[in-house]
Amino acid sequence: MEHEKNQQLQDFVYQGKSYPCCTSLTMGLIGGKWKTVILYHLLQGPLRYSELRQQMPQVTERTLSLQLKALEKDQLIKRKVYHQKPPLKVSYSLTDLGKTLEPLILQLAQWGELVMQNQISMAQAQTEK
Amino acid sequence: MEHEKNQQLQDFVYQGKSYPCCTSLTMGLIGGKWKTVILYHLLQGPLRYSELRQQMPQVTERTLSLQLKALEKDQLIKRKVYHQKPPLKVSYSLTDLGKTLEPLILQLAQWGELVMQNQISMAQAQTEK
DNA sequence: CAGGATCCAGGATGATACTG
DNA sequence: CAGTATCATCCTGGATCCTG
Repeated sequence: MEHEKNQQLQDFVYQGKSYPCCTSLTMGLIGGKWKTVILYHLLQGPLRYSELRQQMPQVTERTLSLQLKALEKDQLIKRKVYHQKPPLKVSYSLTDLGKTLEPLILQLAQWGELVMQNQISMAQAQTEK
Repeated sequence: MEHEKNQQLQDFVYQGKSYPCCTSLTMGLIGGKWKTVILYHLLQGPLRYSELRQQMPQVTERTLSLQLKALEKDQLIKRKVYHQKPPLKVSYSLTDLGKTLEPLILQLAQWGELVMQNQISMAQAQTEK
């Protein structure tokens, strides 16, 4: 007799979390409402906290802060503090691992644009099988 | 070719929802814990409700049902009912739009596998600046 | 077989005020 | 400037039972 029947499937584990599928693992790291947006902006290069806020005015300070910490913990971005006299300066940039996400992020962006462009024409061309 | 630094805070709207970035739009459609897993399995071909459950034993009936409806509403999958005498048969498959997600889903899967493979070697090679 | 109906816990996100 | 602390809310997803 086996004890637990639900955990015997192949789980993908990373950073202490387990995922039911390799796509879930990826989504666990870049999923959520803001992470891909942050990564998308960081593709251009390092940005400061305030610069990120300017580019994403809808996000709150708290949420941005939390998402940045999560991304940093997962080693997708790195946080650099410039120890000059105040005002404080902190910049965020992609890690090497984070840079490997570039094609993925770009494809996410492209697909979003594709859907935007096609949603009207698709309504007309509506092919049903 | 330079693009505007001052990107307007234009929202991306699809299916009545608005997103702050084109990547958000994509994530809004395939984000969450289960949608990419469902799509990943449907890449092989149509599957019945019970077959999906077998391939994703960790998901509950309710959640699978909700996610399938969301994907259907966003026109990424289609639901086909076979009107035979009971037992009822329903199959889910990708729409044409859903099929355009194939490269993206595969890339999500590949990146997840990459991270799994590299997480040990990265712990050693840990380059810090 | 393929879900719908409920109830519910926890996480994700937001608003606002405050700090080193 | 770059966050934290606190409180409130919303939403996702889980457990369980029920039905056409």
